[in-house]
Amino acid sequence: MAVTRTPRSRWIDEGLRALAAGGPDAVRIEALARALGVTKGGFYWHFDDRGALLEEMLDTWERLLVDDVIAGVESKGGDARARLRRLFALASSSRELLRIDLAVRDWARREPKVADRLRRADNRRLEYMRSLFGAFCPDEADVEARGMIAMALYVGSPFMAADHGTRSRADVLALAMQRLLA
Amino acid sequence: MAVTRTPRSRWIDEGLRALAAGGPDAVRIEALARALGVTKGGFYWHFDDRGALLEEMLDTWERLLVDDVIAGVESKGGDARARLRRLFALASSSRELLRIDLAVRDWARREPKVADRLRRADNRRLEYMRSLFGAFCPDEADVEARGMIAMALYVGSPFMAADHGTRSRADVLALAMQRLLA
DNA sequence: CGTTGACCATACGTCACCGTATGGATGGAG
DNA sequence: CTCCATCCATACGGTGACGTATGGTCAACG
Repeated sequence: MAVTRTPRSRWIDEGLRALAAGGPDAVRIEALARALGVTKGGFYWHFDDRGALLEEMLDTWERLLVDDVIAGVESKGGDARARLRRLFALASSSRELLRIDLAVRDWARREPKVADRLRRADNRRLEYMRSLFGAFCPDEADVEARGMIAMALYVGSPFMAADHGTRSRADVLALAMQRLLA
Repeated sequence: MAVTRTPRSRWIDEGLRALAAGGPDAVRIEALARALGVTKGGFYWHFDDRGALLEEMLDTWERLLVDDVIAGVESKGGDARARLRRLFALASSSRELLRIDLAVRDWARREPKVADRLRRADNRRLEYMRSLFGAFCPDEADVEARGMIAMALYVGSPFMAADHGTRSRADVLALAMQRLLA
């Protein structure tokens, strides 16, 4: 077995970086090759075509942004509120991961196949949040509203450009979070 | 004065349609020309280049999505809660306008000049919401949190793909809205 | 009825990208 | 030392987009 110089994973990582920075249209294999310091020669050895790379990028996205996050929250204990706080902290921890998630969301608005994947992923995330809010929220409709608000804050706030006077965005998010955990 | 067959405004409208459907990369003047049933010959009579069209599209976006919406809410009277309800209803009324707004938001994530415009627009919208929430919310921090949540719901929910069991997305949004007006 | 202003068609050169083909290079296994 | 799996460089043909150049067309105006 020869040494892998530029294995599949490096193409996928670089593809996710390009996706985060410029959306799916920015995932151009000749540009990725330049970024990796090679030519596209090797790309077509690993992947059938550009679409195959995009598919594997989505696999990686789901693993990083859903499986790993939930596992990370569950790994340490704590009650439901503590887990929710950790979920929010973890979900916003990596700027780069967040940008990937946002790019996938916008992508899903135009590509039905991506929308299907996002639906599966979001249903898993929301179901997890329901289980946490349900632990201290008796009213089922209230649980649903809180889950919706929590997710909308996570998804929506990076798409907002408003200022908040003396407060930082993080301050205001903390205020909103406080309302949700009351 | 000759009759205008395909005036500037038709290019701008078609450009906004393309933007809503596929993001700024989908605003290609040859494609717009095909959609309008002409060739790109006339485009370069109206506009210097593609960038000039994008600029004017952003002007139109701000007028439609900020000025017109606020004016529409203010035109009829009512107390602050009624206006907030009307603001939410109006902001979600047109599928097409909403899609344009979302596309601009994603665009702003990569283009600093677009981000500046979005910041101005979002500050105007949030300031307007502050004035409405402030009418029945004494605590200033609470006003800020509610404004943040309201805007995140508007911006974030179209980027979410989760299901809500027997409830529709509109049902859950109404539940969340109810919490905000309490 | 001729001119002019507003718009359109066509052809062109350039560029970036896709996917293919083909011939290396390189390092570990045997 | 040889072979083979793995990866890379290069060249190619094709496509679609940008912006330019140039010559129509057609209604309105005087």
